[in-house]
Amino acid sequence: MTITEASRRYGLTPDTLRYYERIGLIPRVPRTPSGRRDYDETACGWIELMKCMRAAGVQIEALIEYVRLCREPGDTAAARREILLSQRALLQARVEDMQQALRRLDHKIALCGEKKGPA
Amino acid sequence: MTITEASRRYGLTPDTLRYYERIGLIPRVPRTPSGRRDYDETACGWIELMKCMRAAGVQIEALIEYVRLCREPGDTAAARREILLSQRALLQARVEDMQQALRRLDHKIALCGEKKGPA
DNA sequence: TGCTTGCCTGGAGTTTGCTCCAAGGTGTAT
DNA sequence: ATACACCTTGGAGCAAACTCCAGGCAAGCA
Repeated sequence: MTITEASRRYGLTPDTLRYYERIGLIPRVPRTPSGRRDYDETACGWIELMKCMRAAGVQIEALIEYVRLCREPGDTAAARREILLSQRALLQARVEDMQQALRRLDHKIALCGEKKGPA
Repeated sequence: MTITEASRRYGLTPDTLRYYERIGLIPRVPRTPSGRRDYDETACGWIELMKCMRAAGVQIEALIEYVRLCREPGDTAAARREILLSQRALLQARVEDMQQALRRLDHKIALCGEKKGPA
Protein backbone atom coordinates (compact mmCIF):
# COMPACT_ATOMS: atom_id res chain seq x y z
CA MET A 1 0.00 0.00 0.00
CA THR A 2 1.42 3.41 -0.96
CA ILE A 3 1.66 6.33 1.42
CA THR A 4 -1.26 8.07 -0.28
CA GLU A 5 -3.46 5.00 0.06
CA ALA A 6 -2.54 4.62 3.72
CA SER A 7 -3.15 8.31 4.33
CA ARG A 8 -6.65 8.04 2.83
CA ARG A 9 -7.40 4.93 4.84
CA TYR A 10 -6.67 6.68 8.12
CA GLY A 11 -7.50 10.27 7.35
CA LEU A 12 -3.96 11.53 7.94
CA THR A 13 -1.87 13.36 5.34
CA PRO A 14 1.19 11.71 3.72
CA ASP A 15 3.28 14.42 5.39
CA THR A 16 1.93 13.41 8.78
CA LEU A 17 2.68 9.73 8.14
CA ARG A 18 6.25 10.56 7.11
CA TYR A 19 6.55 12.81 10.17
CA TYR A 20 5.33 10.03 12.50
CA GLU A 21 7.88 7.65 11.06
CA ARG A 22 10.67 10.23 11.22
CA ILE A 23 10.18 10.88 14.93
CA GLY A 24 9.72 7.20 15.76
CA LEU A 25 6.02 7.35 16.63
CA ILE A 26 5.67 4.39 14.28
CA PRO A 27 8.49 1.97 13.40
CA ARG A 28 10.23 2.19 10.05
CA VAL A 29 7.87 1.23 7.25
CA PRO A 30 9.14 -1.34 4.70
CA ARG A 31 10.21 0.02 1.28
CA THR A 32 9.95 -1.23 -2.30
CA PRO A 33 13.24 -1.90 -4.13
CA SER A 34 13.13 1.66 -5.46
CA GLY A 35 12.85 3.07 -1.96
CA ARG A 36 9.15 3.89 -1.69
CA ARG A 37 7.16 3.15 1.44
CA ASP A 38 4.99 0.04 1.17
CA TYR A 39 2.60 -0.15 4.13
CA ASP A 40 1.82 -3.69 5.25
CA GLU A 41 -0.68 -4.83 7.90
CA THR A 42 1.75 -4.26 10.76
CA ALA A 43 2.53 -0.72 9.60
CA CYS A 44 -1.19 -0.04 9.25
CA GLY A 45 -1.78 -1.40 12.75
CA TRP A 46 0.73 1.08 14.14
CA ILE A 47 -0.89 3.95 12.28
CA GLU A 48 -4.30 2.98 13.55
CA LEU A 49 -3.06 2.69 17.12
CA MET A 50 -1.32 6.04 17.01
CA LYS A 51 -4.24 7.76 15.38
CA CYS A 52 -6.41 6.56 18.27
CA MET A 53 -3.86 7.59 20.93
CA ARG A 54 -3.17 10.99 19.38
CA ALA A 55 -6.89 11.72 18.96
CA ALA A 56 -7.15 11.12 22.70
CA GLY A 57 -4.24 13.50 23.34
CA VAL A 58 -1.75 10.94 24.66
CA GLN A 59 1.72 12.50 24.81
CA ILE A 60 3.83 11.82 21.73
CA GLU A 61 6.98 11.41 23.81
CA ALA A 62 5.44 8.54 25.78
CA LEU A 63 4.28 6.83 22.60
CA ILE A 64 7.73 7.17 21.02
CA GLU A 65 9.28 5.56 24.07
CA TYR A 66 6.71 2.77 23.89
CA VAL A 67 7.59 2.08 20.25
CA ARG A 68 11.27 2.14 21.09
CA LEU A 69 10.73 -0.49 23.80
CA CYS A 70 8.76 -2.65 21.39
CA ARG A 71 11.68 -2.76 18.98
CA GLU A 72 14.28 -3.37 21.67
CA PRO A 73 15.32 -6.98 22.14
CA GLY A 74 14.67 -8.68 25.48
CA ASP A 75 11.84 -8.43 27.94
CA THR A 76 10.59 -4.85 28.05
CA ALA A 77 7.11 -5.75 29.22
CA ALA A 78 7.49 -4.10 32.64
CA ALA A 79 8.71 -0.80 31.19
CA ARG A 80 5.99 -0.80 28.57
CA ARG A 81 3.37 -1.55 31.21
CA GLU A 82 4.65 1.41 33.25
CA ILE A 83 4.17 3.76 30.31
CA LEU A 84 0.70 2.46 29.54
CA LEU A 85 -0.37 2.78 33.19
CA SER A 86 0.91 6.33 33.54
CA GLN A 87 -0.71 7.43 30.29
CA ARG A 88 -3.92 5.73 31.35
CA ALA A 89 -3.92 7.74 34.57
CA LEU A 90 -3.30 11.01 32.71
CA LEU A 91 -6.11 10.23 30.29
CA GLN A 92 -8.50 9.36 33.09
CA ALA A 93 -7.74 12.66 34.81
CA ARG A 94 -8.34 14.58 31.59
CA VAL A 95 -11.66 12.81 31.05
CA GLU A 96 -12.70 13.95 34.50
CA ASP A 97 -11.66 17.55 33.76
CA MET A 98 -13.72 17.38 30.61
CA GLN A 99 -16.75 15.95 32.35
CA GLN A 100 -16.57 18.77 34.86
CA ALA A 101 -16.44 21.29 32.02
CA LEU A 102 -19.38 19.52 30.35
CA ARG A 103 -21.50 19.85 33.50
CA ARG A 104 -20.53 23.49 33.71
CA LEU A 105 -21.43 24.10 30.06
CA ASP A 106 -24.78 22.37 30.56
CA HIS A 107 -25.48 24.61 33.51
CA LYS A 108 -24.63 27.73 31.53
CA ILE A 109 -26.65 26.56 28.53
CA ALA A 110 -29.67 26.06 30.79
CA LEU A 111 -29.61 29.61 32.18
CA CYS A 112 -28.09 31.22 29.14
CA GLY A 113 -30.22 34.34 28.84
CA GLU A 114 -30.19 35.18 32.52
CA LYS A 115 -26.88 36.89 33.00
CA LYS A 116 -23.57 37.62 31.33
CA GLY A 117 -21.11 36.81 34.09
CA PRO A 118 -18.72 33.91 34.61
CA ALA A 119 -20.94 32.02 37.09
CA MET B 1 -6.07 40.79 45.30
CA THR B 2 -2.74 41.17 43.45
CA ILE B 3 -1.86 39.23 40.35
CA THR B 4 0.53 37.00 42.29
CA GLU B 5 -2.16 36.16 44.85
CA ALA B 6 -4.65 35.38 42.09
CA SER B 7 -2.07 33.28 40.26
CA ARG B 8 -1.43 31.21 43.40
CA ARG B 9 -5.14 30.79 44.03
CA TYR B 10 -5.71 29.26 40.60
CA GLY B 11 -2.39 27.66 39.88
CA LEU B 12 -1.68 29.81 36.82
CA THR B 13 1.38 32.04 36.40
CA PRO B 14 1.06 35.85 36.49
CA ASP B 15 2.25 35.83 32.87
CA THR B 16 -0.60 33.55 31.92
CA LEU B 17 -3.15 35.77 33.70
CA ARG B 18 -1.82 38.85 31.88
CA TYR B 19 -1.85 36.89 28.63
CA TYR B 20 -5.47 35.81 29.14
CA GLU B 21 -6.48 39.41 29.75
CA ARG B 22 -4.46 40.70 26.80
CA ILE B 23 -6.17 38.37 24.33
CA GLY B 24 -9.63 38.92 25.83
CA LEU B 25 -10.09 35.47 27.35
CA ILE B 26 -11.05 37.30 30.52
CA PRO B 27 -12.43 40.86 30.62
CA ARG B 28 -10.20 43.74 31.70
CA VAL B 29 -9.32 43.43 35.38
CA PRO B 30 -9.82 46.55 37.55
CA ARG B 31 -6.67 48.50 38.53
CA THR B 32 -5.50 50.34 41.62
CA PRO B 33 -4.89 54.12 41.25
CA SER B 34 -1.25 53.34 40.48
CA GLY B 35 -2.24 51.02 37.63
CA ARG B 36 -1.81 47.59 39.21
CA ARG B 37 -4.32 44.81 38.67
CA ASP B 38 -6.68 44.31 41.62
CA TYR B 39 -8.61 41.08 41.14
CA ASP B 40 -12.16 41.20 42.57
CA GLU B 41 -14.69 38.37 42.84
CA THR B 42 -15.91 38.82 39.27
CA ALA B 43 -12.39 38.72 37.86
CA CYS B 44 -11.70 35.62 39.94
CA GLY B 45 -14.89 34.03 38.64
CA TRP B 46 -13.70 34.53 35.08
CA ILE B 47 -10.31 33.04 35.84
CA GLU B 48 -11.90 30.04 37.48
CA LEU B 49 -14.27 29.52 34.54
CA MET B 50 -11.48 29.79 31.99
CA LYS B 51 -9.18 27.55 33.96
CA CYS B 52 -11.91 24.90 33.90
CA MET B 53 -12.63 25.37 30.18
CA ARG B 54 -8.97 25.43 29.17
CA ALA B 55 -8.18 22.35 31.27
CA ALA B 56 -10.89 20.62 29.25
CA GLY B 57 -9.33 21.84 26.00
CA VAL B 58 -12.12 24.17 24.90
CA GLN B 59 -10.89 26.36 22.03
CA ILE B 60 -9.57 29.74 23.14
CA GLU B 61 -11.12 31.49 20.13
CA ALA B 62 -14.61 30.33 21.11
CA LEU B 63 -14.09 31.47 24.69
CA ILE B 64 -12.84 34.89 23.56
CA GLU B 65 -15.95 35.30 21.42
CA TYR B 66 -18.10 34.30 24.39
CA VAL B 67 -16.45 36.93 26.60
CA ARG B 68 -16.89 39.53 23.86
CA LEU B 69 -20.62 38.77 23.67
CA CYS B 70 -20.93 39.03 27.44
CA ARG B 71 -19.55 42.56 27.37
CA GLU B 72 -21.61 43.65 24.38
CA PRO B 73 -24.81 45.58 25.20
CA GLY B 74 -28.15 44.11 24.16
CA ASP B 75 -29.47 40.58 24.08
CA THR B 76 -26.65 38.25 23.02
CA ALA B 77 -28.16 35.18 24.70
CA ALA B 78 -28.83 33.33 21.44
CA ALA B 79 -25.30 33.81 20.10
CA ARG B 80 -23.77 32.81 23.42
CA ARG B 81 -25.99 29.73 23.57
CA GLU B 82 -24.81 28.76 20.09
CA ILE B 83 -21.17 28.91 21.17
CA LEU B 84 -21.82 26.91 24.31
CA LEU B 85 -23.74 24.24 22.39
CA SER B 86 -21.07 23.83 19.71
CA GLN B 87 -18.27 23.64 22.27
CA ARG B 88 -20.33 21.14 24.26
CA ALA B 89 -20.61 18.93 21.18
CA LEU B 90 -16.86 19.14 20.50
CA LEU B 91 -16.09 18.27 24.10
CA GLN B 92 -18.48 15.33 24.06
CA ALA B 93 -16.83 13.96 20.93
CA ARG B 94 -13.39 14.28 22.49
CA VAL B 95 -14.53 12.49 25.64
CA GLU B 96 -15.66 9.61 23.45
CA ASP B 97 -12.29 9.51 21.64
CA MET B 98 -10.59 9.39 25.02
CA GLN B 99 -12.82 6.63 26.34
CA GLN B 100 -12.02 4.59 23.27
CA ALA B 101 -8.30 5.13 23.88
CA LEU B 102 -8.79 4.19 27.55
CA ARG B 103 -10.40 0.88 26.58
CA ARG B 104 -7.56 0.25 24.18
CA LEU B 105 -4.95 1.05 26.83
CA ASP B 106 -6.69 -1.26 29.31
CA HIS B 107 -6.62 -4.04 26.75
CA LYS B 108 -2.90 -3.54 26.09
CA ILE B 109 -2.13 -3.33 29.81
CA ALA B 110 -3.92 -6.64 30.32
CA LEU B 111 -1.84 -8.52 27.77
CA CYS B 112 1.28 -6.44 28.11
CA GLY B 113 3.93 -9.12 28.15
CA GLU B 114 2.48 -11.14 25.34
CA LYS B 115 3.69 -9.32 22.28
CA LYS B 116 5.28 -6.14 21.06
CA GLY B 117 3.04 -5.18 18.16
CA PRO B 118 0.42 -2.48 17.76
CA ALA B 119 -2.60 -4.74 18.35
C1' DT C 1 17.14 58.61 50.53
C1' DG C 2 18.29 54.66 48.68
C1' DC C 3 17.34 49.47 48.38
C1' DT C 4 14.59 45.73 47.27
C1' DT C 5 10.64 43.76 45.61
C1' DG C 6 6.66 43.61 42.79
C1' DC C 7 4.10 45.11 38.99
C1' DC C 8 3.50 47.44 34.36
C1' DT C 9 3.68 47.15 28.98
C1' DG C 10 5.14 45.66 24.49
C1' DG C 11 7.51 42.52 22.17
C1' DA C 12 10.44 38.53 21.41
C1' DG C 13 11.31 33.53 22.26
C1' DT C 14 9.83 28.63 23.06
C1' DT C 15 7.48 24.24 22.52
C1' DT C 16 4.52 21.06 20.21
C1' DG C 17 2.88 19.03 16.32
C1' DC C 18 2.41 19.29 12.28
C1' DT C 19 2.69 21.28 7.20
C1' DC C 20 5.02 22.88 3.28
C1' DC C 21 8.80 23.18 0.02
C1' DA C 22 12.94 22.34 -3.06
C1' DA C 23 15.60 19.28 -5.53
C1' DG C 24 15.73 15.10 -7.36
C1' DG C 25 14.53 9.97 -8.43
C1' DT C 26 10.87 6.60 -10.42
C1' DG C 27 7.12 4.59 -13.15
C1' DT C 28 3.66 4.55 -16.44
C1' DA C 29 1.28 6.18 -20.53
C1' DT C 30 1.44 8.33 -25.01
C1' DA D 1 11.48 9.45 -25.40
C1' DT D 2 9.23 12.58 -22.93
C1' DA D 3 5.65 14.24 -20.20
C1' DC D 4 3.44 13.85 -15.88
C1' DA D 5 2.13 12.08 -11.53
C1' DC D 6 3.95 10.34 -7.45
C1' DC D 7 7.52 9.35 -4.37
C1' DT D 8 12.05 10.41 -1.67
C1' DT D 9 14.85 13.29 1.89
C1' DG D 10 16.25 17.17 4.67
C1' DG D 11 15.05 21.30 6.22
C1' DA D 12 12.24 25.46 6.68
C1' DG D 13 7.78 27.54 7.96
C1' DC D 14 3.66 27.92 10.74
C1' DA D 15 -0.16 28.25 14.41
C1' DA D 16 -1.45 27.84 19.15
C1' DA D 17 -0.65 28.87 23.69
C1' DC D 18 2.01 30.18 26.46
C1' DT D 19 6.63 32.01 28.65
C1' DC D 20 10.25 35.10 29.16
C1' DC D 21 12.57 39.54 29.00
C1' DA D 22 13.87 44.58 28.92
C1' DG D 23 13.05 48.93 30.51
C1' DG D 24 10.62 51.49 33.62
C1' DC D 25 7.28 52.86 37.44
C1' DA D 26 5.66 52.28 42.29
C1' DA D 27 5.52 50.81 47.19
C1' DG D 28 7.29 49.47 51.55
C1' DC D 29 11.06 49.99 54.55
C1' DA D 30 16.01 50.60 56.98
